Amino acid sequence: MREISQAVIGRLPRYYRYLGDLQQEGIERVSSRELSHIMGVTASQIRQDFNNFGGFGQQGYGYNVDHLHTEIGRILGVDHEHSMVLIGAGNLGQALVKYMNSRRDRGFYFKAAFDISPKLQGKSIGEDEVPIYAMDNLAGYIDSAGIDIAVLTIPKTAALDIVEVLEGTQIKAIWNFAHLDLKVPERIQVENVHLQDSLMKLTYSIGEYEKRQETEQSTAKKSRRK
Amino acid sequence: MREISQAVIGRLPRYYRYLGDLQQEGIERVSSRELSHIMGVTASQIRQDFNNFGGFGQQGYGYNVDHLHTEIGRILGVDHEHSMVLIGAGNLGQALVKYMNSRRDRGFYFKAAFDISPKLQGKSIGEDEVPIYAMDNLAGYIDSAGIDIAVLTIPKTAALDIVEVLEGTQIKAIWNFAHLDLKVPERIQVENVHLQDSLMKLTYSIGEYEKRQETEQSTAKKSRRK
DNA sequence: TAGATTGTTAATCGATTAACAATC
DNA sequence: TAGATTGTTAATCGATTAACAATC
Repeated sequence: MREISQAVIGRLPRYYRYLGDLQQEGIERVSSRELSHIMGVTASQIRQDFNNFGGFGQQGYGYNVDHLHTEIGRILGVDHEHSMVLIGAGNLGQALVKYMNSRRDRGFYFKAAFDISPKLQGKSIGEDEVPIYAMDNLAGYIDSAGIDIAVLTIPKTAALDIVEVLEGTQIKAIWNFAHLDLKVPERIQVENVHLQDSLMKLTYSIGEYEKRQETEQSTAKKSRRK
Repeated sequence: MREISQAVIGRLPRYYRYLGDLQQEGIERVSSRELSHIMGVTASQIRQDFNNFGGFGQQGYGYNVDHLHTEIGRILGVDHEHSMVLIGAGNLGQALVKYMNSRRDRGFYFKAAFDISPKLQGKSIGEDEVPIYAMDNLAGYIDSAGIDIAVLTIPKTAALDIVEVLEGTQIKAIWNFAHLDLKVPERIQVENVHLQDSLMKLTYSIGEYEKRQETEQSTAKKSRRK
C-alpha cells in the first residue's frame, strides 16, 4: 500500500463538500462524468483519486452518493469527534471557538482555552461557556482531558515556547495560525493556516491580471495604429 | 513570457517571510544552498523559482537579502497598500478587521464593514473604528472609495447574492471565508480560506499516523513471536 | 586568478489525462 | 443482452532535481 499523495488528500475535503451538497439535494447516484462537470475537474482524476482508497463505485452505475460521502468522511476522520483547546484567546481565537462550537455536528469542538492574560483567565467564551485558563494548566489539562488538537492563535514570538510545552503532552495535532513554520516530532501533525500568505497570493493575482490588461491594451493600440 | 505555475506562486510568500526574518537578523547575503538548509527545500528549486522572474542573484556571491526581499514583495504586490471591505461583521469578520488593522505596515487595511443586522449597523470595529454599514450601500461604497478587496465572512447561503452585487462593482478581488466555491468573472480574483478543509486534512493526518502505528506494533508483535 | 555560486539545460520523477478492457 | 461506467493500464504533461557551463 503506497502513500497517498498530498495532491489527492488536498482534494478530498472538496469532494466531501460536493457530495454533501448532492446528498442534501436528495441525489442518490452520480457518475464520475457528472461530478467532473459540477466540480470542474476531469472524470479521470476523480476515478484515480477514489481508487487510491479502493473501489467505491460500480461499473455501469457510477457512485452511490450516500456511501461515497460516508466513506470519504471516514477517510478524513470526520466520522468521530475531535476535542480541541485554544491557545491564545485573542480576537481570532475567540471567533474560532464561537464558530466551531456553534456547529457541533461537524465533530470539532473546543473544550477549553488558555491565555497568558490574567484579565481573561476565569472568563469564558461563547454560549457554551468554554473556560479560559492560565497557561500553567495547559499540559496537565491536555493529558487529563485527552485533547486531540491544539489550536495556536498566538503571536509568533510566543509560539516556540508553547510548542515545547505541547511536545511534552499527548496532543495529536496542532492547527497553527501563527505566522511561522513549526518544527515538531513526527507524532504530532501540523496544519498551517497562514492568512497573510493567502492574501499575498490574492494580491499577486491582482497584479498579474492588471499586467495582462495593460499588455492587451498596448497590443490593441499597436494593431489600431497599423 | 510563459505563465508562472501555481506551485511557484504558492511558495513565494514563504520565501518572502524567510527573507524578512534574515533581514531582521541583519544578514546581508544568502546563497541558494544556505536558504535551502533553512527552509528545508532543495537549492535547485530555489534557483528555478527565482529565475521565473529573472535573475536576482550573482554568480559566486549568492543573493542580496534586502534586494531579494524587496523584489519578491513587489512581485507579490505588497509594495503598495490594498484597501478592503468586510462583508459579514460576525465574530470571524470582526477578528480579521482588528487583526489586519493593527498592523497597517503590512499594507492591508479595512476601510468599512457591511452587515445585514440593523443591530450592528452604525457601530464600528476596533481601535480605528471601522464603521459598519447596511448592505444597500455596499456597491456604491466600493466604487466611490475605490476598494480593492472584498472579504467574505458570511454564511454560504448568503454568498451567491453578495457575489452578484460585487460583480456589478469595480472590486478587484474576493478573499473568501464562506465554505463554497465562488464562480466569478475572470477580472475578479478569488482566494479561498476553507478552514473546515484545513481541519479535515489535519484529522486525515492524525488517522494516517495512528494507522501506521498500529501496523508497526502488530509487525513488532509478530517478529517478537518468532 | 581561483573558488563560489548562479542561471540554465538535461534527466528524473510524479501527477494528470487518455484509453480501454472488465463488468455491472 | 446492450449500454453505461468503472477500475486500471498506458501516454502525456509538468514539476522537481541534478548537473554543469557561465561568470562574478
